Amino acid sequence: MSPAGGGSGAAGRPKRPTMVDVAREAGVALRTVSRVVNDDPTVGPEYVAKVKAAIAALNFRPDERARQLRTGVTGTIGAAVRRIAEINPALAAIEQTARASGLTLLASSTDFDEARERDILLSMCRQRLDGIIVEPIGENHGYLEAELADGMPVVAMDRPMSGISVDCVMSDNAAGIGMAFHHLHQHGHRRVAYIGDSERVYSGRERAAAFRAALLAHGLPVDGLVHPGEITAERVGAALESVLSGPDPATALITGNTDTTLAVLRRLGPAAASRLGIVGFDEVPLADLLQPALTVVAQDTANIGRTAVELLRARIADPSRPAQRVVVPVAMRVRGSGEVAAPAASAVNAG
Amino acid sequence: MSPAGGGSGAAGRPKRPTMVDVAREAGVALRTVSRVVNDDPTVGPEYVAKVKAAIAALNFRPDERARQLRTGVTGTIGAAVRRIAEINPALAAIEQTARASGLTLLASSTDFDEARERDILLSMCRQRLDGIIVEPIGENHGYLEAELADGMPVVAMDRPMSGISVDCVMSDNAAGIGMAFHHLHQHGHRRVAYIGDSERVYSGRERAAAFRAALLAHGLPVDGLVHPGEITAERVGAALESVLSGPDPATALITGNTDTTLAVLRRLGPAAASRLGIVGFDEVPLADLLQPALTVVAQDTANIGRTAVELLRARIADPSRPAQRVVVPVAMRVRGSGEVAAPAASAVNAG
DNA sequence: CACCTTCGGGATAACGTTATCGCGAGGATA
DNA sequence: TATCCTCGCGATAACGTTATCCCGAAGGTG
Repeated sequence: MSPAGGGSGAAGRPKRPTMVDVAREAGVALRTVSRVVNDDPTVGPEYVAKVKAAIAALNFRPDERARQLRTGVTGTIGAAVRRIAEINPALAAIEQTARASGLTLLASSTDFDEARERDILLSMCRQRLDGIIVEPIGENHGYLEAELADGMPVVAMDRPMSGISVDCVMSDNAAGIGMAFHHLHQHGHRRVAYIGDSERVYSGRERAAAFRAALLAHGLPVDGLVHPGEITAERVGAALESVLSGPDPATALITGNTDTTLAVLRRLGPAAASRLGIVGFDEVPLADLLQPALTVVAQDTANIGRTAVELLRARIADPSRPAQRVVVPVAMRVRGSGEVAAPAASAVNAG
Repeated sequence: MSPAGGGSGAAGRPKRPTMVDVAREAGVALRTVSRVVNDDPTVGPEYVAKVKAAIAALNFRPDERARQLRTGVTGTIGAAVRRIAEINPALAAIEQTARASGLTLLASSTDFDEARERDILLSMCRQRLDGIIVEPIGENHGYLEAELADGMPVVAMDRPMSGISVDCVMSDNAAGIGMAFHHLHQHGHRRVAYIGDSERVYSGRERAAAFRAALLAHGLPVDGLVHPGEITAERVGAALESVLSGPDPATALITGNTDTTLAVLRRLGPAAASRLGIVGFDEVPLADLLQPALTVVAQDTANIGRTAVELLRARIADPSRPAQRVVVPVAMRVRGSGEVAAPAASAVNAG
């Protein structure tokens, strides 16, 4: 049995030097080492030199965990998003803004799974992160109540959280759907259909509702044109079938999110797609390379991510401030697919 | 001055209960609380009940940081990749594999920036993560030597690290380029050009070299067909110009990575692109929706990510094992763009 | 009945930092 | 020259856990 960390054998980590070792090596007090490490200006130059020499000699690097335990802050914020490792400009903006603020980012994928979301959020709380940004998935976040009461800062992104009151930043879904509809209407379309996410999801609910409102506002019938639901090839295919067949088929589509847009494009194929007016809600990768290039309502994702971090920082600074909701405007990106004119018959029909 | 954490005022965090508080509440010793929290079976049922009641009453949740400091392990591995928040199946696989192993993942973007990479890696070392996976960017990682000596496990992904000896998992670049070339050659192409990443980058070097080797192996001239360099619209455009003009223009292209592929497609436009044989190295999002759909040499990114975690876990378990290099096979994904036949003249020319 | 083992629980010392004191030396002031 | 600061450093107590002892009460055995 070697006393401590002999290099040989199995799991013998070499045992790193600590501030105590540095202090002994430098012949100063432990506290002085700490001061030097933290650039405390009240240390005499000769002491600084001695300590720095000892640090270099022993190859000492401070243990961030101990510092965090002692000071109470981790300098780290968590982000629980649906998927890291997929295009997510909001997450990119979060990372960048966090870095600019001197914060480390701990990002995890909830994978659209409510149980995973819960695990991740509670794990982040156990780690005493300085704050958490979450794209909520579940429909009940009451389990966070105790953490909120203990002062854990939480900000919701993309949709509000249910059961608890936290800051929230999200896109102007209603305005976006309205813009998309108006755009297609201007190009002569009177039969416009909506296919999107399930109304069990908050944003799906908002967007479907906004679409119905747009139809009503233009004095158009709603019959069979609104298709929220699961985003599977089958469901989307069935919705397309329903919408494009019959005596008065739709001449244009609004797709409620990226996955729906892609499912629709894959199902239609290039030829059919090019004959319809199509506006997607949310950006699609390579939208410019498709034929026709895809017109979308783009969310200001960078703004959303940045705002999320700022809301979080504000709450960290003042945990008692009232919860706030920020709505971020959206913008049309006109690329071609939304400007396909309605067939004359249909346009005349309702003109 | 409130004594400690009064709820009113500015930064007054409510002060969470600790194990000591739970012990007092339950009327047991601190150690017993710890045992209950860690499901130690040697605790009598009535004590378990008392402690659990106290935990519930005080709403106690253990501080993971303190546990980490005491036990020495963080249960967290770091991943320094080029971009989180962009499509990265390897990172997705890392996250999934890590989770399956009970490890938390801390992912950060190096953003192709050597200085940032260094900051991130050293920060991860300061946090005493259990291990680090890195897609190396810089050309000199000597600054990690001390950490490696102190037993910090590191695994390189996609390319080896320079200056230090660590485990590495990467794609079979040479075979992939060979396959791409062979594929185009089979479809009659004798003038095949390569446009790819700079040879300052390891993978760029390997792929350009493999392409030259393929030309030589087929007895074809190399003159002006190999274009490694920065991936900018200008540079790629110039390379295309050079390759497609002149008396004997290329009839097919191999693009050395995703960004190059996209730059080439954007520059060519759909009409010109559809007349060339094109095989991309590495997958492209929505490759199936392009026209023609894009044929690529796909890396087995899921395998790479999984292997990276496994190598890391093996090294954590046995820090003294010799460094290992794993090469992962690649595969053609035939979709159309690579099967455009060479124009008759050119095919006959060299037949 | 004495003794040895086992079992369940409690004091207490770590883990590696930072924060709170206090103290001695030096210069400024009366 | 005595006194009062100020400055610079050191001893020591936290931070919230887990790990190492140790000890008292059972229970079994000679």
